[in-house]
Amino acid sequence: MPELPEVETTLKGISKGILHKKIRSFDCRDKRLRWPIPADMGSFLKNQSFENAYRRGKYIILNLADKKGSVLIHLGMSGKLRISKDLKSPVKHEHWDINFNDGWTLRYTDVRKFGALLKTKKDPNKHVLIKHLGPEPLSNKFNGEYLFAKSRKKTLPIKNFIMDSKIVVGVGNIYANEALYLAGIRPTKKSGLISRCKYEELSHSIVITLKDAIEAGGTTLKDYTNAKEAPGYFKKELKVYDRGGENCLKCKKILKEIRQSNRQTVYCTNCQN
DNA sequence: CTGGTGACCTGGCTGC
DNA sequence: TGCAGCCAGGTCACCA
Repeated sequence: MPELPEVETTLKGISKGILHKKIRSFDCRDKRLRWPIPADMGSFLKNQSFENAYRRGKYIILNLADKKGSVLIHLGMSGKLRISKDLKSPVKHEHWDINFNDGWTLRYTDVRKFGALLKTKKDPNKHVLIKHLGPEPLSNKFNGEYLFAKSRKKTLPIKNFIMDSKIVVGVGNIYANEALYLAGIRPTKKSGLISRCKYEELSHSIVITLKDAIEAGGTTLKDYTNAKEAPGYFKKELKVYDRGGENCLKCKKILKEIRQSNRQTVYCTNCQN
């Protein structure tokens, strides 16, 4: 489900409802996510409050006030967060709640359980899952020159390269397909053989694709919804993803669908070289 | 180090 | 209708 734009949209949706409020309790109904939810998460959170919330890659990081530690949330493939003051009693797949003193609840739902809820007392940016992440694509550390330098002598396909979170965070399968189409680069091309000039185009394409998707509230393919349970509207903007066998919007040729690393790749054999 | 594959988990859809 | 097989927005552990 969630790539950078969906995580960003989720974060915007929950921030106001969770910050600067005393945490009354934590309810865990199933701790078996990607990693087990720590057994002492309840005591870690109780009577604390979240001072600020931000996104790093596809992680949502919530810092407790008075440097009491941080919470890391990852949505995996099917995770959803929502915030409400009148939630119904939890049903299947609604694995945990953080309850605030004012009656609002942050609830996590995740059918496939690839997501995570972790805690740390250290600087969260030094957490083992965070510290090796590459630059944010919407920061000034990310540009064509950076991608060009990182890719020298690499043989892996460009699509795998830009989906590697050590290279750049937040680019998942949908936006990798879209950005490569926009840049006119064939997803199978070896990353080490792409010119500096083409990387300049690609970095712009990634930024534009992500920004447009954030503006549209993310992409809802099947069941992504934001913190208020509304879908994202970027699906109608998708040019190639999920369109294998249909016509290229530029040249009308049939879009080719292949698999790379067991993930769907769609591209135009005419427009992408 | 690098790149490729399997694993985790559940449900929806397709086709026999 | 039943059921096997495949697919899905991620990414880590492990292997050659």
